[in-house]
Order: sequence, then C-alpha cells, then structure tokens
Amino acid sequence: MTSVEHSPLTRKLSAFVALSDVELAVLERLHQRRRSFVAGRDMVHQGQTAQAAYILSAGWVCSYKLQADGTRQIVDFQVPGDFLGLRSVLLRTSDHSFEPIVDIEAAEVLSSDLLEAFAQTPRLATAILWAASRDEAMVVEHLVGIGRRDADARMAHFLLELASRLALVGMGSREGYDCPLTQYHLADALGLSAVHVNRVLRQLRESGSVTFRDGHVTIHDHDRLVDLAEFDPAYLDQIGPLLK
Amino acid sequence: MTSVEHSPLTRKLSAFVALSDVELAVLERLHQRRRSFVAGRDMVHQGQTAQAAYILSAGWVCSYKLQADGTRQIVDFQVPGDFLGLRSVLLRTSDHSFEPIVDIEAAEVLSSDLLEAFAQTPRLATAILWAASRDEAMVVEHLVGIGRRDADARMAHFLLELASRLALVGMGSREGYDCPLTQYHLADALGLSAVHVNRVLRQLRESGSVTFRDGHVTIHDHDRLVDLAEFDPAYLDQIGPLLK
DNA sequence: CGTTAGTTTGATGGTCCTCAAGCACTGTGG
DNA sequence: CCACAGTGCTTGAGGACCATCAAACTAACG
Repeated sequence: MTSVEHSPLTRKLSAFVALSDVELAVLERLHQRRRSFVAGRDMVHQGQTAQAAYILSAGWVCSYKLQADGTRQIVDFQVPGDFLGLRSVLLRTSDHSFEPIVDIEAAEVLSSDLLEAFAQTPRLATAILWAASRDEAMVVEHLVGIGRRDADARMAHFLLELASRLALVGMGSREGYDCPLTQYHLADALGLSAVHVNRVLRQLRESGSVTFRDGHVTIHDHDRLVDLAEFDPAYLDQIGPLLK
Repeated sequence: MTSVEHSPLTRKLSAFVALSDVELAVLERLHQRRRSFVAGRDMVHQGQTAQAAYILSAGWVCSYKLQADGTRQIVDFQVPGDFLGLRSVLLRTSDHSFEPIVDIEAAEVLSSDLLEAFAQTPRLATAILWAASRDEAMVVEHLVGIGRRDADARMAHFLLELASRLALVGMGSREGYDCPLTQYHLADALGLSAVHVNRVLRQLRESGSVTFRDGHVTIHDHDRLVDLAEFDPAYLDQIGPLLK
C-alpha cells in the first residue's frame, strides 16, 4: 500500500466532504494523544464532568444509561471513526456512561485542541458538526425503532444500520461484518430480553435473512432484510454533498 | 406589573444563566420576525431542507417521524421557550416533521440572525447551545423510557417532565398545568396504543396520583408519581450554573 | 341534528417477559 | 489432566402486558 494510512474518522468524513491537504493534516493532528482502555471498565460514568472527548480508532464502545431498578438502556454504540462524548466537551454534561466492549484505542481530544482546529479550518468544524448531527439522527431513529417496530424489524434495522456505518470506515460490506456484541448487548440496546433476542436471531437465521454467530454477522438476503426492517437509510446519508 | 415582559425563551435561559442587559436585548431582537401557524398543518415536512429555525412563543408543537406502515412516533414536544429545528439551521437536515398541536406563535430565526447574535455575545451562544443539549438529553431519556419502563412509569415520567419544563416558563407548577394533548398524542409519543393510554390514565387517576382531563393535568401526589416513574430530574437541571 | 374528534370500556389474543434448566466453551487452580 | 466456575448461547413452559377489534358515549360544530 503506497497511500498514507488514514484514521477511520478521516475516512468517514472524506466520504461526505472533500477535505484539503491542510484540513487532513489538522484532522490527523487531533489524533496525537493516544489512549487505550480495557474492555468492560467504564471510561466515563454517568454524572461525571468530562473535560475531554475521544475519537475512537479501534474497538467498540457503548453508551448507556442505568436505571434505579438495575436495568440498563444502551443509547448507542460507537465504532471506529466515531466521536465519544463530543457534547460533554462543547458543553459540560455527561448524562450517560461509556463502556468499552472490547479493548479499544482512542485519541483524546481536549476542548482546546478542538476549538483550535475549528478556528484553523471552518470547513472541518462543519464536517465534525455534521457527524454529530448524524449521531443525533441515529438516536432518533433508535427511538422510533423501540417505540414502533416489533422485535424482528428492530433487530433487522439495527443490523442494517451497523452494516452501513461499518462500511463507511471499511470494516464491512453488504455481505456482513465482524461484531463483538453479545446477545445481552443487543437486548439492552433494543429494549428486549436476552432470551427474546436469541429467539429473534434464530428466526432471522432460519428464514435465511441474516446470521449472527461467533462474532460475525452474515447478511444472506439484503433485500429481504431491508423489507423486514423498512430500512430507509436517508437518515444516515444526509443526502447530497454537505460542502463542495 | 412594572417589569418588562420577557419571552418564554428569555425566561428559560435566565433560570440557568445570568444574562446582561445587552445579552437580553440581543435575545429579544431574535424575536422580531413573528409568525403564526394553525393547528394540525405541518410546518416542516420530513426531508425538507429548512433554512430557518423558530422560537416558539405560544402554543404547543410536536416533532415526529412517520413510518412506511403509517404509524408515527413523536420524538418530542415543544412548549413556549423551546427552539424548533435548530439543528436544521446549524446544519441542513430535517429528518422529522413538525406539527403545531394548537394554533401557535413563533419567531422565525434565520441562520444569519443567529450567527450574528452569536458573534455579538458568545455567552448567549453558550446558553443556546446549552438549551439544545438539554433537548438532546430529553430525547435520550425518552429513549430510555420507551425501552425500559412499563406503561404506567412511562406516563408518570412523561407528565412529570412536562411539569418541570412548563414550570420553567411559568406555565405550571408541581400541582399541575394546562395541556392540549390528546390521548392519541400521548400514545404516539409513548409507543403505546391510544386505548392503553386511556387505561393507564384511569389507573393513575384512580390511584390518586394524577388526573389528566379536559386539557388539564392535576398532580395529586407528586411524591408517589416520582416514585412510580423513578423520576430523576438531573438530566433537566444540568446541575450547577453553566455560566456565572 | 348529523358528523366528527376524542374518550371510555369490554373481550380476545399475540408478543415478549420471566423463570428455569441445559449446553458449549474458556480459563483457572488443584 | 481434570474439576470448576464463569460467560455466553439455547430452548421450553407459563403468564403478564399491551395491542387489536368493536362499540358506546360525549362534546363541539356547522
């Protein structure tokens, strides 16, 4: 490979905004402060005042809210190229916790780094705000799914969204992708019990739509899955170029 | 009353940030372009590229997403003092529709107005971004509710959140508030059927916690309701003063 | 005074939860 | 090398919660 290795975030943003060499350089410089976190130990706790955000470069993270009765609701997952706690930097809230699902690599981004980068390249600022707005749209879509889709459609939709997101950073395709989530993660994210998640997965597998097994999602029949989920990727694509 | 009449938004922001006279003036100037919309006719459609945001000054609005099968999910409600479509201005997406629930009064805010105001008073910019982040936290809490609370708790939580929000703009208290929503609105927001909403309301009424009738919510036993909902208002309060 | 929008209640059934138990695999210590 | 505990997956049985269908009732409105 002769080309420069780009970070997943760079790759993601480049899919939507043509970034100049200068902008690319600023973006890569945001990745200086490298950090590692081990699976299972929360990076940020609910209620904590965080002063830094992270750019995830390898591994998976989930952000969740714990309830008084012990149940938890996973709000969303972060995959390589995603920001983590961006809102907590721009403002000062951190209303949920972050847990690495596997050992992860992330770049710490201080508030000052970010503001400086924004000042240098406004177009980059727009691109990052775009990414943040896309994340928000995903939360809204998640809300719709839990409120108005049955378990099968919810699962199908979720697996398709992941496929889209991972494809954007070169970690999957329409045929499938690696996925370290357990059925408990799926349950906590989709508002189902782990037992029912298992049954839904079996149902999807036996119908020949998709198989989730041994950390790998295999999409057998993409069209059928899209039908089942009524999956409309508009909320992910943010139709049309953001910046020319 | 000898003091100046302030807009609901001003009132809301003032509860969290001490605004100077200059900042108050800039804020009031954002309210120049007054608009009216009639109940039931969408202000913004899903997919439309909106160039303006609105500050709601009177009436209620809901933002929702329609699905292919005809069901809809209400993502949140806007009450006086709330922004509408703020994200669509900063970026350019409008992934859901806005419907006035009653006839409303709103101030149209152009992208340029907003940027100008931000440039003049950075503290005001922070305050408005704070409000936006609070809205986002409400969506997250809504997600948690639909995913992990049963119908009674969901309803109780919803009614308490509204009480908090309305109290902030002087339109209600711990004892109750006026509320123009129908049981269909509640159903679409809470991910329930209208029939079940009715039963849940009856159950809450008969248990002496809260009564929702004839456009008015009466909270009989605030503590019981908080218990039932496991309501923790931390996500609304954004603890501590944002700016001194 | 019929029409429409919203509320109320009953009956029935499906989706999904809970409880319970067994299985496969991995890592750990005796 | 084997017992064992831990984690995650799988399947069955029974039941709760909530959806759906159906119908009656009220109030507002032209």
